[in-house]
Amino acid sequence: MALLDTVVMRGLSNQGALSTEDKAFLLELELNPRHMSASEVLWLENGQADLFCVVKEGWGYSYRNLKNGSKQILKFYLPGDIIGIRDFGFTRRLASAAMINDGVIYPFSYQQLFELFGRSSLAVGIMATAMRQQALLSERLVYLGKYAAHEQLAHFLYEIYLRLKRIGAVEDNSFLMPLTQELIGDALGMSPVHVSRTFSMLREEGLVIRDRQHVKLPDPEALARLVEFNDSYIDEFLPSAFSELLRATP
Amino acid sequence: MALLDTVVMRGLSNQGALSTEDKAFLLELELNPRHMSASEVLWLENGQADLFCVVKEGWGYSYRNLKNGSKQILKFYLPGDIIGIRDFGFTRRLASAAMINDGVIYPFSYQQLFELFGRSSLAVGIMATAMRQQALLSERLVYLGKYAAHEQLAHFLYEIYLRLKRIGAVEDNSFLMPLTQELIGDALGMSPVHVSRTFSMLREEGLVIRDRQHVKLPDPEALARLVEFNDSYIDEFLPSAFSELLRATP
DNA sequence: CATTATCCATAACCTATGTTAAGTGAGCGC
DNA sequence: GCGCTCACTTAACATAGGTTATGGATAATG
Repeated sequence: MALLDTVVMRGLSNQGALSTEDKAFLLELELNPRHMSASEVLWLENGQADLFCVVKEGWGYSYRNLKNGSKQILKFYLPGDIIGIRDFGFTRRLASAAMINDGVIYPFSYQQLFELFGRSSLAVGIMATAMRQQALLSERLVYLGKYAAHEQLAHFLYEIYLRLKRIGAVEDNSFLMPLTQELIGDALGMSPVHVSRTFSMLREEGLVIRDRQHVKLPDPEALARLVEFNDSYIDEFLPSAFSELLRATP
Repeated sequence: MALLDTVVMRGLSNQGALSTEDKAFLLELELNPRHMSASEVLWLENGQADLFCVVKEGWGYSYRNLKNGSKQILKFYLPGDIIGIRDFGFTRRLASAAMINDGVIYPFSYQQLFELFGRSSLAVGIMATAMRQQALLSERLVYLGKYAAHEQLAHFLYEIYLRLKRIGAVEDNSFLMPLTQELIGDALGMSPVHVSRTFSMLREEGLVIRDRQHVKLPDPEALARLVEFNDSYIDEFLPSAFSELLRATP
Protein backbone atom coordinates (compact mmCIF):
# COMPACT_ATOMS: atom_id res chain seq x y z
CA MET A 1 0.00 0.00 0.00
CA ALA A 2 2.25 2.68 -1.28
CA LEU A 3 0.01 5.62 -0.55
CA LEU A 4 -0.11 4.57 3.06
CA ASP A 5 3.66 4.84 3.16
CA THR A 6 3.33 8.51 2.59
CA VAL A 7 4.28 10.48 5.65
CA VAL A 8 0.95 12.19 6.11
CA MET A 9 -1.05 9.05 5.47
CA ARG A 10 0.98 7.09 7.93
CA GLY A 11 0.20 9.75 10.47
CA LEU A 12 -3.50 9.65 9.73
CA SER A 13 -3.48 5.91 9.91
CA ASN A 14 -1.69 5.84 13.25
CA GLN A 15 -4.28 8.15 14.69
CA GLY A 16 -7.06 5.89 13.49
CA ALA A 17 -8.34 8.67 11.29
CA LEU A 18 -8.60 6.42 8.27
CA SER A 19 -11.84 4.49 8.14
CA THR A 20 -12.00 0.93 6.89
CA GLU A 21 -13.61 2.32 3.77
CA ASP A 22 -10.69 4.66 3.27
CA LYS A 23 -8.29 1.79 3.52
CA ALA A 24 -10.31 -0.35 1.16
CA PHE A 25 -10.33 2.53 -1.25
CA LEU A 26 -6.59 2.83 -1.00
CA LEU A 27 -6.17 -0.80 -1.86
CA GLU A 28 -8.41 -0.37 -4.85
CA LEU A 29 -6.34 2.57 -6.01
CA GLU A 30 -3.17 0.63 -6.13
CA LEU A 31 -1.69 0.14 -9.56
CA ASN A 32 1.38 -1.83 -10.37
CA PRO A 33 4.68 -0.73 -8.95
CA ARG A 34 7.10 0.42 -11.59
CA HIS A 35 10.82 -0.18 -11.47
CA MET A 36 12.79 2.81 -12.63
CA SER A 37 16.43 3.08 -13.56
CA ALA A 38 18.75 5.99 -12.86
CA SER A 39 18.02 9.14 -14.90
CA GLU A 40 14.82 7.65 -16.26
CA VAL A 41 12.27 10.32 -17.05
CA LEU A 42 8.83 10.11 -15.46
CA TRP A 43 7.38 12.83 -17.63
CA LEU A 44 8.38 15.93 -19.50
CA GLU A 45 7.24 19.51 -19.24
CA ASN A 46 4.06 19.99 -21.28
CA GLY A 47 3.38 16.27 -21.33
CA GLN A 48 -0.07 15.11 -20.39
CA ALA A 49 -0.80 15.42 -16.69
CA ASP A 50 -2.84 12.41 -15.69
CA LEU A 51 -1.10 10.73 -12.80
CA PHE A 52 1.00 11.18 -9.72
CA CYS A 53 3.39 8.77 -8.06
CA VAL A 54 4.49 7.70 -4.64
CA VAL A 55 8.23 7.14 -4.51
CA LYS A 56 8.94 3.83 -2.84
CA GLU A 57 12.68 3.56 -3.39
CA GLY A 58 15.29 5.84 -4.87
CA TRP A 59 15.44 9.60 -5.30
CA GLY A 60 13.66 11.64 -7.92
CA TYR A 61 13.44 15.30 -8.79
CA SER A 62 11.31 17.72 -10.70
CA TYR A 63 12.84 20.47 -12.80
CA ARG A 64 12.32 23.11 -15.43
CA ASN A 65 14.58 23.49 -18.42
CA LEU A 66 15.57 27.09 -18.98
CA LYS A 67 16.15 29.00 -22.14
CA ASN A 68 19.81 29.54 -21.30
CA GLY A 69 20.43 25.82 -21.33
CA SER A 70 20.59 25.24 -17.62
CA LYS A 71 17.84 23.86 -15.47
CA GLN A 72 16.22 24.75 -12.20
CA ILE A 73 15.40 21.92 -9.88
CA LEU A 74 12.18 22.50 -7.98
CA LYS A 75 12.31 19.63 -5.57
CA PHE A 76 14.04 16.42 -4.72
CA TYR A 77 11.76 13.52 -3.87
CA LEU A 78 12.77 10.95 -1.30
CA PRO A 79 11.11 7.62 -0.51
CA GLY A 80 7.64 8.24 0.86
CA ASP A 81 7.18 11.48 -1.08
CA ILE A 82 4.41 12.08 -3.57
CA ILE A 83 5.60 13.34 -6.92
CA GLY A 84 3.27 15.00 -9.37
CA ILE A 85 0.27 16.31 -7.44
CA ARG A 86 1.64 19.69 -8.37
CA ASP A 87 -0.11 19.36 -11.74
CA PHE A 88 -3.50 18.32 -10.43
CA GLY A 89 -5.85 20.81 -11.98
CA PHE A 90 -3.77 21.35 -15.07
CA THR A 91 -3.99 19.42 -18.30
CA ARG A 92 -0.27 19.52 -18.96
CA ARG A 93 2.85 19.15 -16.88
CA LEU A 94 4.40 22.34 -15.62
CA ALA A 95 7.71 20.67 -14.94
CA SER A 96 9.60 17.58 -15.94
CA ALA A 97 10.37 14.81 -13.49
CA ALA A 98 13.04 12.15 -13.49
CA MET A 99 14.76 9.65 -11.27
CA ILE A 100 18.23 10.26 -9.92
CA ASN A 101 19.13 6.68 -9.11
CA ASP A 102 17.39 3.33 -9.51
CA GLY A 103 14.11 3.06 -7.68
CA VAL A 104 10.52 1.93 -7.48
CA ILE A 105 7.45 4.10 -7.81
CA TYR A 106 3.72 3.54 -7.50
CA PRO A 107 1.62 5.46 -9.99
CA PHE A 108 -1.90 6.68 -9.24
CA SER A 109 -4.18 8.34 -11.73
CA TYR A 110 -5.68 11.79 -11.18
CA GLN A 111 -8.97 10.17 -12.04
CA GLN A 112 -8.72 8.12 -8.88
CA LEU A 113 -7.72 11.13 -6.88
CA PHE A 114 -10.69 12.93 -8.26
CA GLU A 115 -13.06 10.21 -7.13
CA LEU A 116 -11.52 10.46 -3.74
CA PHE A 117 -12.87 13.95 -3.41
CA GLY A 118 -16.29 12.44 -3.65
CA ARG A 119 -19.25 14.49 -4.60
CA SER A 120 -17.76 17.89 -4.04
CA SER A 121 -16.33 19.66 -7.04
CA LEU A 122 -15.93 22.46 -4.56
CA ALA A 123 -13.24 20.53 -2.81
CA VAL A 124 -11.64 19.93 -6.17
CA GLY A 125 -11.79 23.63 -6.86
CA ILE A 126 -10.05 24.45 -3.61
CA MET A 127 -7.40 21.89 -4.33
CA ALA A 128 -6.91 23.26 -7.82
CA THR A 129 -6.64 26.77 -6.48
CA ALA A 130 -3.97 25.67 -4.07
CA MET A 131 -2.06 23.96 -6.86
CA ARG A 132 -2.31 27.03 -9.00
CA GLN A 133 -0.74 29.04 -6.22
CA GLN A 134 2.01 26.53 -6.01
CA ALA A 135 2.59 26.90 -9.72
CA LEU A 136 3.07 30.63 -9.31
CA LEU A 137 5.46 29.99 -6.48
CA SER A 138 7.48 27.52 -8.53
CA GLU A 139 7.70 29.94 -11.39
CA ARG A 140 9.02 32.61 -9.10
CA LEU A 141 11.54 30.21 -7.67
CA VAL A 142 12.82 29.48 -11.15
CA TYR A 143 13.33 33.15 -11.79
CA LEU A 144 14.94 33.77 -8.43
CA GLY A 145 17.34 30.96 -9.09
CA LYS A 146 18.64 31.58 -12.53
CA TYR A 147 17.65 34.84 -14.07
CA ALA A 148 19.10 38.32 -14.09
CA ALA A 149 17.38 41.21 -12.34
CA HIS A 150 15.82 42.71 -15.46
CA GLU A 151 14.39 39.35 -16.48
CA GLN A 152 13.01 38.82 -13.00
CA LEU A 153 11.36 42.19 -12.90
CA ALA A 154 9.98 41.84 -16.42
CA HIS A 155 8.59 38.45 -15.49
CA PHE A 156 7.08 39.82 -12.32
CA LEU A 157 5.38 42.69 -14.07
CA TYR A 158 4.05 40.46 -16.78
CA GLU A 159 2.65 38.05 -14.24
CA ILE A 160 0.86 40.85 -12.42
CA TYR A 161 -0.37 42.15 -15.75
CA LEU A 162 -1.88 38.77 -16.66
CA ARG A 163 -3.43 38.24 -13.28
CA LEU A 164 -5.00 41.68 -13.31
CA LYS A 165 -6.22 41.17 -16.85
CA ARG A 166 -8.05 38.04 -15.78
CA ILE A 167 -10.08 40.06 -13.33
CA GLY A 168 -10.62 42.95 -15.71
CA ALA A 169 -8.33 45.39 -13.97
CA VAL A 170 -6.25 46.24 -17.03
CA GLU A 171 -7.27 48.94 -19.43
CA ASP A 172 -5.28 50.05 -22.42
CA ASN A 173 -2.34 47.99 -21.18
CA SER A 174 -2.28 50.06 -18.01
CA PHE A 175 -3.00 49.07 -14.48
CA LEU A 176 -2.68 50.21 -10.90
CA MET A 177 0.02 48.57 -8.84
CA PRO A 178 0.03 49.71 -5.21
CA LEU A 179 3.56 48.47 -4.52
CA THR A 180 6.62 50.39 -3.50
CA GLN A 181 9.95 49.42 -5.00
CA GLU A 182 10.93 48.20 -1.59
CA LEU A 183 8.07 45.69 -1.57
CA ILE A 184 8.97 44.54 -5.04
CA GLY A 185 12.53 44.10 -3.89
CA ASP A 186 11.39 42.02 -0.94
CA ALA A 187 9.48 39.81 -3.32
CA LEU A 188 12.26 39.43 -5.87
CA GLY A 189 15.07 39.13 -3.39
CA MET A 190 16.81 42.24 -4.61
CA SER A 191 17.72 45.55 -3.05
CA PRO A 192 15.34 48.47 -3.54
CA VAL A 193 18.13 50.40 -5.19
CA HIS A 194 18.56 47.73 -7.76
CA VAL A 195 14.83 47.60 -8.37
CA SER A 196 15.03 51.25 -9.25
CA ARG A 197 18.02 50.70 -11.53
CA THR A 198 16.22 47.88 -13.23
CA PHE A 199 13.06 49.88 -13.73
CA SER A 200 15.15 52.58 -15.36
CA MET A 201 16.62 49.98 -17.66
CA LEU A 202 13.23 48.65 -18.71
CA ARG A 203 12.00 52.20 -19.18
CA GLU A 204 14.88 53.05 -21.47
CA GLU A 205 14.09 50.02 -23.56
CA GLY A 206 10.51 51.19 -23.83
CA LEU A 207 9.13 48.12 -22.14
CA VAL A 208 7.66 49.67 -19.02
CA ILE A 209 6.29 53.11 -18.31
CA ARG A 210 5.63 53.82 -14.70
CA ASP A 211 4.51 56.79 -12.72
CA ARG A 212 4.17 55.88 -9.08
CA GLN A 213 1.37 53.33 -8.91
CA HIS A 214 0.43 53.67 -12.54
CA VAL A 215 2.08 51.09 -14.74
CA LYS A 216 1.81 50.77 -18.47
CA LEU A 217 3.24 48.03 -20.62
CA PRO A 218 3.31 49.55 -24.11
CA ASP A 219 4.06 46.18 -25.67
CA PRO A 220 3.16 43.30 -23.37
CA GLU A 221 4.07 40.73 -25.99
CA ALA A 222 7.61 42.08 -26.17
CA LEU A 223 7.87 41.65 -22.42
CA ALA A 224 6.50 38.14 -22.67
CA ARG A 225 9.08 37.27 -25.30
CA LEU A 226 11.86 38.70 -23.19
CA VAL A 227 11.04 36.36 -20.35
CA GLU A 228 9.74 33.49 -22.44
CA PHE A 229 6.64 33.60 -20.37
CA ASN A 230 4.99 30.25 -20.06
CA ASP A 231 1.46 31.39 -19.46
CA SER A 232 -0.07 27.96 -19.39
CA TYR A 233 0.29 27.92 -15.65
CA ILE A 234 -1.64 31.08 -15.18
CA ASP A 235 -3.88 31.36 -18.15
CA GLU A 236 -5.00 27.83 -18.61
CA PHE A 237 -8.68 27.50 -18.00
CA LEU A 238 -8.21 25.16 -15.14
CA PRO A 239 -11.64 23.68 -14.76
CA SER A 240 -11.51 22.29 -18.27
CA ALA A 241 -9.21 19.68 -16.87
CA PHE A 242 -12.02 18.69 -14.55
CA SER A 243 -14.87 18.82 -16.96
CA GLU A 244 -13.52 15.66 -18.54
CA LEU A 245 -13.24 14.02 -15.18
CA LEU A 246 -16.71 15.19 -14.27
CA ARG A 247 -18.08 13.61 -17.39
CA ALA A 248 -16.30 10.40 -16.55
CA THR A 249 -17.72 10.24 -13.04
CA PRO A 250 -21.41 10.91 -13.12
CA MET B 1 -20.69 34.86 -2.42
CA ALA B 2 -17.04 35.62 -2.17
CA LEU B 3 -15.75 32.12 -2.73
CA LEU B 4 -17.56 32.07 -6.02
CA ASP B 5 -15.60 35.12 -7.06
CA THR B 6 -12.47 33.06 -6.96
CA VAL B 7 -11.08 32.44 -10.40
CA VAL B 8 -11.32 28.68 -10.25
CA MET B 9 -14.75 28.66 -8.72
CA ARG B 10 -16.07 31.05 -11.29
CA GLY B 11 -14.78 28.67 -13.91
CA LEU B 12 -16.41 25.69 -12.30
CA SER B 13 -19.64 27.56 -11.94
CA ASN B 14 -19.66 28.64 -15.55
CA GLN B 15 -19.26 25.09 -16.64
CA GLY B 16 -22.17 24.00 -14.50
CA ALA B 17 -19.89 21.81 -12.47
CA LEU B 18 -21.22 23.15 -9.20
CA SER B 19 -24.34 21.41 -8.01
CA THR B 20 -27.14 23.23 -6.26
CA GLU B 21 -25.93 21.60 -3.08
CA ASP B 22 -22.46 22.96 -3.67
CA LYS B 23 -23.85 26.41 -4.07
CA ALA B 24 -26.05 26.08 -1.02
CA PHE B 25 -23.01 24.93 0.88
CA LEU B 26 -21.10 27.96 -0.32
CA LEU B 27 -23.79 30.26 0.95
CA GLU B 28 -23.71 28.55 4.29
CA LEU B 29 -19.96 28.98 4.46
CA GLU B 30 -20.13 32.69 4.12
CA LEU B 31 -19.03 34.69 7.10
CA ASN B 32 -19.07 38.41 7.41
CA PRO B 33 -16.95 40.47 5.08
CA ARG B 34 -14.21 42.32 6.86
CA HIS B 35 -12.99 45.75 5.94
CA MET B 36 -9.25 46.07 6.16
CA SER B 37 -7.11 49.16 6.14
CA ALA B 38 -3.72 49.55 4.53
CA SER B 39 -0.90 47.62 6.23
CA GLU B 40 -3.34 45.85 8.51
CA VAL B 41 -2.08 42.44 9.50
CA LEU B 42 -4.26 39.39 8.83
CA TRP B 43 -2.10 37.06 10.87
CA LEU B 44 1.47 36.60 12.01
CA GLU B 45 3.91 33.79 11.56
CA ASN B 46 3.32 31.14 14.21
CA GLY B 47 -0.14 32.44 14.91
CA GLN B 48 -2.99 30.00 15.00
CA ALA B 49 -3.93 28.68 11.58
CA ASP B 50 -7.68 28.35 11.52
CA LEU B 51 -8.97 30.28 8.56
CA PHE B 52 -8.35 31.40 5.04
CA CYS B 53 -9.68 34.43 3.19
CA VAL B 54 -10.89 35.45 -0.20
CA VAL B 55 -9.65 38.87 -1.15
CA LYS B 56 -12.52 40.92 -2.46
CA GLU B 57 -10.89 44.31 -2.81
CA GLY B 58 -7.35 45.56 -2.35
CA TRP B 59 -3.99 43.87 -2.45
CA GLY B 60 -2.47 41.67 0.21
CA TYR B 61 0.74 39.75 0.60
CA SER B 62 2.26 36.97 2.62
CA TYR B 63 5.80 37.17 3.88
CA ARG B 64 8.41 35.75 6.19
CA ASN B 65 10.52 37.88 8.47
CA LEU B 66 14.18 36.98 8.25
CA LYS B 67 16.81 36.94 10.90
CA ASN B 68 18.78 39.69 9.17
CA GLY B 69 15.90 42.10 9.57
CA SER B 70 14.62 42.03 6.03
CA LYS B 71 11.66 40.07 4.80
CA GLN B 72 10.89 37.79 1.91
CA ILE B 73 7.53 38.20 0.27
CA LEU B 74 6.07 34.92 -0.87
CA LYS B 75 3.14 36.15 -2.82
CA PHE B 76 1.00 39.14 -3.62
CA TYR B 77 -2.74 38.55 -3.49
CA LEU B 78 -5.06 40.35 -5.84
CA PRO B 79 -8.85 40.52 -5.74
CA GLY B 80 -10.27 37.05 -6.31
CA ASP B 81 -7.28 35.30 -4.78
CA ILE B 82 -7.46 33.00 -1.82
CA ILE B 83 -5.04 33.83 0.93
CA GLY B 84 -4.13 31.35 3.61
CA ILE B 85 -4.89 27.87 2.32
CA ARG B 86 -1.14 27.44 2.43
CA ASP B 87 -1.42 26.59 6.11
CA PHE B 88 -4.22 24.06 5.83
CA GLY B 89 -2.83 21.00 7.53
CA PHE B 90 -0.65 22.93 9.91
CA THR B 91 -1.61 24.15 13.33
CA ARG B 92 0.35 27.37 13.07
CA ARG B 93 1.00 29.92 10.38
CA LEU B 94 4.15 29.44 8.36
CA ALA B 95 4.10 33.00 7.13
CA SER B 96 2.58 36.31 8.06
CA ALA B 97 0.00 38.05 5.92
CA ALA B 98 -1.01 41.66 5.64
CA MET B 99 -2.85 44.09 3.43
CA ILE B 100 -1.05 46.55 1.22
CA ASN B 101 -3.85 49.01 0.74
CA ASP B 102 -7.41 49.28 1.99
CA GLY B 103 -9.63 46.38 1.05
CA VAL B 104 -12.30 43.86 1.88
CA ILE B 105 -11.81 40.20 2.64
CA TYR B 106 -14.10 37.27 3.31
CA PRO B 107 -12.86 34.86 5.95
CA PHE B 108 -13.65 31.14 5.91
CA SER B 109 -12.71 28.71 8.61
CA TYR B 110 -10.61 25.64 7.98
CA GLN B 111 -13.31 23.78 9.84
CA GLN B 112 -15.68 24.58 7.01
CA LEU B 113 -13.14 23.61 4.43
CA PHE B 114 -12.65 20.38 6.24
CA GLU B 115 -16.33 19.57 6.12
CA LEU B 116 -16.22 20.29 2.46
CA PHE B 117 -13.96 17.33 1.99
CA GLY B 118 -16.76 15.24 3.31
CA ARG B 119 -16.17 11.86 4.76
CA SER B 120 -12.75 11.28 3.26
CA SER B 121 -9.83 12.02 5.50
CA LEU B 122 -7.88 10.57 2.62
CA ALA B 123 -8.68 13.61 0.56
CA VAL B 124 -7.65 15.74 3.49
CA GLY B 125 -4.40 13.83 3.67
CA ILE B 126 -3.66 14.43 0.02
CA MET B 127 -4.42 18.10 0.41
CA ALA B 128 -2.20 18.30 3.46
CA THR B 129 0.58 16.56 1.63
CA ALA B 130 0.33 19.04 -1.18
CA MET B 131 0.43 21.92 1.27
CA ARG B 132 3.42 20.45 2.97
CA GLN B 133 5.22 20.38 -0.36
CA GLN B 134 4.33 23.96 -0.89
CA ALA B 135 5.79 24.79 2.48
CA LEU B 136 9.10 23.25 1.46
CA LEU B 137 8.99 25.22 -1.75
CA SER B 138 8.31 28.46 0.08
CA GLU B 139 11.14 27.82 2.44
CA ARG B 140 13.52 27.26 -0.45
CA LEU B 141 12.30 30.44 -2.08
CA VAL B 142 13.09 32.37 1.07
CA TYR B 143 16.61 31.06 1.04
CA LEU B 144 17.12 31.66 -2.63
CA GLY B 145 16.00 35.20 -2.20
CA LYS B 146 17.92 36.49 0.71
CA TYR B 147 20.61 34.22 2.00
CA ALA B 148 24.26 33.72 1.18
CA ALA B 149 25.51 30.55 -0.46
CA HIS B 150 26.78 28.88 2.69
CA GLU B 151 23.49 29.49 4.45
CA GLN B 152 21.58 28.11 1.53
CA LEU B 153 23.67 24.97 1.36
CA ALA B 154 23.54 24.46 5.11
CA HIS B 155 19.80 24.85 5.01
CA PHE B 156 19.50 22.45 2.12
CA LEU B 157 21.58 19.78 3.82
CA TYR B 158 19.69 20.15 7.05
CA GLU B 159 16.39 19.82 5.25
CA ILE B 160 17.52 16.64 3.54
CA TYR B 161 18.82 15.38 6.86
CA LEU B 162 15.47 15.94 8.55
CA ARG B 163 13.49 14.40 5.73
CA LEU B 164 15.69 11.33 5.67
CA LYS B 165 15.53 11.04 9.43
CA ARG B 166 11.76 10.90 9.26
CA ILE B 167 11.96 7.81 7.11
CA GLY B 168 14.72 6.22 9.13
CA ALA B 169 17.46 6.71 6.56
CA VAL B 170 19.88 8.48 8.90
CA GLU B 171 22.25 6.56 11.10
CA ASP B 172 24.84 8.11 13.38
CA ASN B 173 24.15 11.51 11.76
CA SER B 174 25.21 10.07 8.40
CA PHE B 175 23.19 9.46 5.29
CA LEU B 176 23.49 8.67 1.63
CA MET B 177 22.87 11.53 -0.77
CA PRO B 178 22.99 10.47 -4.43
CA LEU B 179 23.43 14.00 -5.75
CA THR B 180 26.25 15.53 -7.71
CA GLN B 181 27.33 19.05 -6.90
CA GLU B 182 25.95 20.03 -10.26
CA LEU B 183 22.47 18.85 -9.27
CA ILE B 184 22.72 20.67 -5.98
CA GLY B 185 23.74 23.77 -7.88
CA ASP B 186 20.73 23.44 -10.14
CA ALA B 187 18.51 23.26 -7.10
CA LEU B 188 20.07 26.18 -5.24
CA GLY B 189 20.55 28.38 -8.26
CA MET B 190 24.30 28.47 -7.89
CA SER B 191 27.20 27.40 -10.08
CA PRO B 192 28.70 23.97 -9.45
CA VAL B 193 32.04 25.61 -8.76
CA HIS B 194 30.53 27.66 -6.01
CA VAL B 195 28.83 24.62 -4.56
CA SER B 196 32.26 23.07 -4.23
CA ARG B 197 33.70 26.22 -2.66
CA THR B 198 30.85 26.33 -0.22
CA PHE B 199 31.20 22.68 0.73
CA SER B 200 34.86 23.33 1.45
CA MET B 201 33.87 26.20 3.67
CA LEU B 202 31.40 24.12 5.65
CA ARG B 203 33.96 21.35 5.92
CA GLU B 204 36.58 23.69 7.34
CA GLU B 205 34.10 24.83 9.93
CA GLY B 206 33.50 21.21 10.87
CA LEU B 207 29.84 21.36 9.97
CA VAL B 208 29.76 18.88 7.11
CA ILE B 209 31.87 15.88 6.26
CA ARG B 210 31.35 14.47 2.83
CA ASP B 211 32.91 11.75 0.76
CA ARG B 212 31.11 11.39 -2.53
CA GLN B 213 27.58 10.30 -1.68
CA HIS B 214 28.28 9.81 2.02
CA VAL B 215 27.36 12.83 4.06
CA LYS B 216 27.83 13.25 7.78
CA LEU B 217 26.66 16.15 9.88
CA PRO B 218 28.79 15.94 13.02
CA ASP B 219 26.64 18.49 14.80
CA PRO B 220 23.22 18.85 13.19
CA GLU B 221 22.07 21.28 15.85
CA ALA B 222 24.90 23.66 15.02
CA LEU B 223 23.79 23.59 11.40
CA ALA B 224 20.21 24.21 12.46
CA ARG B 225 21.29 27.21 14.50
CA LEU B 226 23.33 28.56 11.61
CA VAL B 227 20.28 28.65 9.39
CA GLU B 228 17.74 29.28 12.11
CA PHE B 229 15.89 26.30 10.80
CA ASN B 230 12.21 26.57 11.41
CA ASP B 231 11.38 22.89 11.49
CA SER B 232 7.73 23.33 12.25
CA TYR B 233 6.99 23.14 8.58
CA ILE B 234 8.67 19.82 8.14
CA ASP B 235 8.57 18.18 11.50
CA GLU B 236 5.16 19.10 12.73
CA PHE B 237 3.01 16.08 13.15
CA LEU B 238 0.57 17.28 10.59
CA PRO B 239 -2.41 15.08 11.27
CA SER B 240 -2.71 16.38 14.80
CA ALA B 241 -4.19 19.44 13.23
CA PHE B 242 -6.90 17.23 11.83
CA SER B 243 -7.54 15.09 14.83
CA GLU B 244 -9.24 18.06 16.44
CA LEU B 245 -11.30 18.64 13.39
CA LEU B 246 -12.15 14.98 13.19
CA ARG B 247 -13.36 15.05 16.75
CA ALA B 248 -15.47 18.05 15.96
CA THR B 249 -17.16 16.45 12.97
CA PRO B 250 -18.21 12.94 13.87
C1' DC C 1 1.14 77.45 3.13
C1' DA C 2 5.08 75.39 5.44
C1' DT C 3 7.02 71.11 7.11
C1' DT C 4 7.96 66.63 7.11
C1' DA C 5 8.05 61.97 5.60
C1' DT C 6 7.98 58.82 1.60
C1' DC C 7 9.41 57.24 -2.44
C1' DC C 8 12.45 57.29 -6.03
C1' DA C 9 16.79 58.20 -9.09
C1' DT C 10 21.51 58.23 -9.68
C1' DA C 11 26.37 57.72 -8.40
C1' DA C 12 30.57 55.65 -6.22
C1' DC C 13 32.28 51.94 -4.26
C1' DC C 14 32.58 47.00 -2.60
C1' DT C 15 31.73 41.97 -2.42
C1' DA C 16 29.72 37.57 -3.45
C1' DT C 17 29.30 34.80 -6.90
C1' DG C 18 29.81 33.51 -11.95
C1' DT C 19 33.25 32.10 -15.46
C1' DT C 20 37.11 29.98 -17.33
C1' DA C 21 40.72 27.10 -16.77
C1' DA C 22 43.88 23.77 -15.12
C1' DG C 23 44.86 19.94 -12.10
C1' DT C 24 43.67 15.74 -9.04
C1' DG C 25 41.82 11.38 -7.84
C1' DA C 26 38.33 7.65 -8.31
C1' DG C 27 36.14 4.45 -11.02
C1' DC C 28 35.86 1.66 -15.31
C1' DG C 29 36.64 -0.44 -19.78
C1' DC C 30 40.24 -2.42 -22.56
C1' DG D 1 48.36 -1.65 -16.12
C1' DC D 2 46.83 2.21 -19.40
C1' DG D 3 43.95 5.51 -20.67
C1' DC D 4 39.42 7.04 -20.48
C1' DT D 5 35.73 9.85 -18.21
C1' DC D 6 33.51 11.93 -14.51
C1' DA D 7 33.16 14.35 -10.23
C1' DC D 8 35.48 17.42 -7.71
C1' DT D 9 38.97 21.16 -6.11
C1' DT D 10 41.38 25.35 -6.37
C1' DA D 11 42.86 29.60 -8.49
C1' DA D 12 42.55 33.98 -11.23
C1' DC D 13 39.68 37.06 -13.13
C1' DA D 14 35.14 39.46 -14.38
C1' DT D 15 30.67 41.35 -13.16
C1' DA D 16 25.98 41.69 -11.36
C1' DG D 17 24.16 43.27 -7.73
C1' DG D 18 24.57 45.04 -2.65
C1' DT D 19 25.59 49.11 0.18
C1' DT D 20 25.88 53.75 1.38
C1' DA D 21 24.97 58.28 0.34
C1' DT D 22 22.88 62.39 -1.71
C1' DG D 23 19.29 65.02 -3.85
C1' DG D 24 14.75 65.68 -5.81
C1' DA D 25 10.11 64.83 -6.47
C1' DT D 26 5.45 64.01 -4.47
C1' DA D 27 2.23 63.16 -1.00
C1' DA D 28 0.77 63.59 3.92
C1' DT D 29 0.29 66.63 8.00
C1' DG D 30 -0.09 70.60 10.76
